[in-house]
Amino acid sequence: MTAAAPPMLTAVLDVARRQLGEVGPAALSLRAIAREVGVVPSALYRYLPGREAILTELIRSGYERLAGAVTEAEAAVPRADHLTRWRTTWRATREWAVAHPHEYALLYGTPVVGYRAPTETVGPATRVVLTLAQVAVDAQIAGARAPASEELGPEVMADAEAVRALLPELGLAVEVPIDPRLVMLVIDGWTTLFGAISFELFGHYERSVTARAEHLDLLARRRAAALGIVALGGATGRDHDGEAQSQA
Amino acid sequence: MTAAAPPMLTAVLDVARRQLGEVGPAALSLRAIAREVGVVPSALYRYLPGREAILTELIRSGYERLAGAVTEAEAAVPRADHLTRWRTTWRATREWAVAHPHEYALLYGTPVVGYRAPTETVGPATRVVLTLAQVAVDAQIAGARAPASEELGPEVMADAEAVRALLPELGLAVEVPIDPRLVMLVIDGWTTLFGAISFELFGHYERSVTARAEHLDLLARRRAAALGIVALGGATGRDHDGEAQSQA
DNA sequence: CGGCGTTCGTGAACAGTGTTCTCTCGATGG
DNA sequence: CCATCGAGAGAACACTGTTCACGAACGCCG
Repeated sequence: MTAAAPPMLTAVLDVARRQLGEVGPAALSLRAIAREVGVVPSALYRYLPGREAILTELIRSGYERLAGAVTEAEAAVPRADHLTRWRTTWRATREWAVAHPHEYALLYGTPVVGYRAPTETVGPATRVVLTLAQVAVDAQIAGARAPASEELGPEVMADAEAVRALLPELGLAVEVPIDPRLVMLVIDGWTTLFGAISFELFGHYERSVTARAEHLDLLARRRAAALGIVALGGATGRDHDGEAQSQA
Repeated sequence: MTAAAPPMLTAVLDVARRQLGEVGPAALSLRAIAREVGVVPSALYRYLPGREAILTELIRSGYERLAGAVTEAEAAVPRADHLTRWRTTWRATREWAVAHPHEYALLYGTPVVGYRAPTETVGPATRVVLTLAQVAVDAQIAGARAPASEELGPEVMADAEAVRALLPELGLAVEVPIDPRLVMLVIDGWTTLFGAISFELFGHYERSVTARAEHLDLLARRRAAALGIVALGGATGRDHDGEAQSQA
């Protein structure tokens, strides 16, 4: 967003991200960053208001790096293969997290900057769930329907309506009315995805789930089934009505 | 586990837990604790090997406090009402987390002690998921069956078998052979529960889910449905889907 | 060319942290 | 009554983030 990033600032942030990957968010030291850049600590205050600003910037760019890796993987899947797009999104998210555990922890672990996400990080933060939503909407356009009928409570329904109204301005391609249940099922999947990755990286699966990739794919297929997202070509999934959707 | 806890040690830990609730895990200061106890910092090293030991002990007791609140709430529900037991476990877990956000963050946020759970904390950490498992097993004994048939991959199947073999020694009352799918569905629910709470407390629901309690109950009912846990007496609750399961 | 002003980086300082070490009390046991 | 030993004090070390005064180098403009 800055007109032209000063080379010093980019050098600082590059070093900061490297050190973040080694020591983790809590141990990230402004003085250590300054040392590696080859400058005295106070010099950094020409470019940054403080340590928190470094973390905030790492959070913002972290969301974008994650979203970049995920959308790149998802974009490589044929558009009509909604189940593979869905599962690929899950798999790519986990693979990025496993490859960058400290960066993931900075994004989805305990908040470090004032226990409130800075406003400049909310935009990039939504891109993964938007990818999930796009797949779900595309599948719905292609004829997918959530198999189970469930009723949403009034407050949850209001949330779903509010989110639905927000979707177009977030860049979601919508050509069909969106069921509020669809919104809540996508949020369900989003929650499950990051819940499972956090459990894996934070050690809670240590004595139970060891086949992490396969397990996450199991969860992905379950949430896909709830959305009515079935395998391409019809009857591979467990779905009852064998109506295969048309595709380009 | 200590024979008799020295009064000084308990005083330190009490103060530490209080300060944890105010400033959070990252800002928990050994010197501040010593100040409030009325002693010089180095005096604490008579009783503790260092700051990490305080955090480890707070983690251990935190798991027990959470499990205590949850099992107390769950124990107040009639044994045969499996759905209410299940939903109550979810609700009580969230309510404890919301009431003690910093303590929750210490347990389920970014690991602070060496990125590996100390072995003395794994016991208490399993009690919530064991409660969920007990409800699921009781429901299965009463006739509940998971509606959807899904195939588990070989590695996930091996995990499920290993966990199943571990259950009896963890104190789970099992009188019936346990389906490996049941194991993985309980882990699914466990993951969803803490994923949703972490998302709420860590700010990721900020612009989407505002009806937190109702939303968590929606997730609880979805995971219960996957386990075949239905409302007592059939058609009670908002579930009007016909075919009630038989129950003792 | 000469001075000016702005920018950038330095270095010292302050308050705070976790941890280690030495020392001195004071109570307790023989 | 004296010796022992543990509890706590206090100083010190190596860090941390942050602030501030200073000085040197640079481009700009008359």
